[in-house]
Amino acid sequence: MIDFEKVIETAEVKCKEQGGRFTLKRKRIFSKLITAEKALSPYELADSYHNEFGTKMPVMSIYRILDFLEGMKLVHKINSINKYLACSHILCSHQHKSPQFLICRNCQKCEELYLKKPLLSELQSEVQSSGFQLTTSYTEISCLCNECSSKVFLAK
Amino acid sequence: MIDFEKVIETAEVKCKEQGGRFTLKRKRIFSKLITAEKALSPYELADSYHNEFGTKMPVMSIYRILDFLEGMKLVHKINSINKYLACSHILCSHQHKSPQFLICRNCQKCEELYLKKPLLSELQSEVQSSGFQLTTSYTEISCLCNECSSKVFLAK
DNA sequence: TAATTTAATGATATGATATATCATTTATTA
DNA sequence: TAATAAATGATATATCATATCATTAAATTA
Repeated sequence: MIDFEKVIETAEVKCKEQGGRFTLKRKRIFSKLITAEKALSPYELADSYHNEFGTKMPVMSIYRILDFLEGMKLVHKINSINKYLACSHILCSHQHKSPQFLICRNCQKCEELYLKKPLLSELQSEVQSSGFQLTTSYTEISCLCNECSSKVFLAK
Repeated sequence: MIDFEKVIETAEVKCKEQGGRFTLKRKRIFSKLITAEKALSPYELADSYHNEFGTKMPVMSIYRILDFLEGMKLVHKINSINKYLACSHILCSHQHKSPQFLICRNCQKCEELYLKKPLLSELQSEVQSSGFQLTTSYTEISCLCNECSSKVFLAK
């Protein structure tokens, strides 16, 4: 259970610190991402916005707002599905260098996690021996959540 | 250095075994993917095809051919960039359950690798404790190749 | 406070990507 | 060779994303 009010408050402070405005529309989009248990696309957010507030929000604006929120380190873009997820560590104080994401390929529920140091180091050395650098990167792991897995979902 | 002839030959056998035809067009697309050092999009393949053979190939056909090749386990789709990569283990005999991919987010060079059993198991248990299943999944790791990394590339 | 400047959002156009459907061609097999 | 199935072509359309300019709202400062 997250402290919704606290998260919003913290988000506003974070924006101000970085010289960004936490406008009503940005707050609304961000709130949707917080309460959603999964990642949402700009178009899904536009529909949701229209349903909840009656007024239509141009998808272009959503894209911009998401870019802004990403810049403020409040949301993550999940590249493998082109959707956006609220950062689940907003209330934490520690730095987030290389987040990992678990994405259910059936229902697209997402989880942000941080691998323990030794495991991550091992992974890094493995990657480096293939001629790549894991630094500053982030990892997306496509898998199945337990719920979908128990439904004996037949992945394509 | 890969044995091009041998790969093509093996691919043809693999298709026949699974009741698929390794037509000229499929062979050409597959060859392009083998010789390319990186993942290619259907549209990139269409352009390349046109350049090399003079005749235009409808993108729809490319999509179908890629689907076919994917079904024959000859190519992988890299979801995070919506491109296709020739399987680098065609000449191997072992089964490929959970491949991992390294994708340079600058030049999109790809590498297919297989994590050592202990590392993979550790990763799996970590994933499971977050309520997800890693089985039958595959992992895409967005990072930088050494070349791009050395150019002090400033990722967006 | 009014004028100026900057940031945020709206509106429109366009490009890139992907899928669905039906027609045509090619290959297989009876 | 005729019938059947598979592969490919052609067209339309849906989805996703970016670029550009206009408009509105907020912040700054004279």
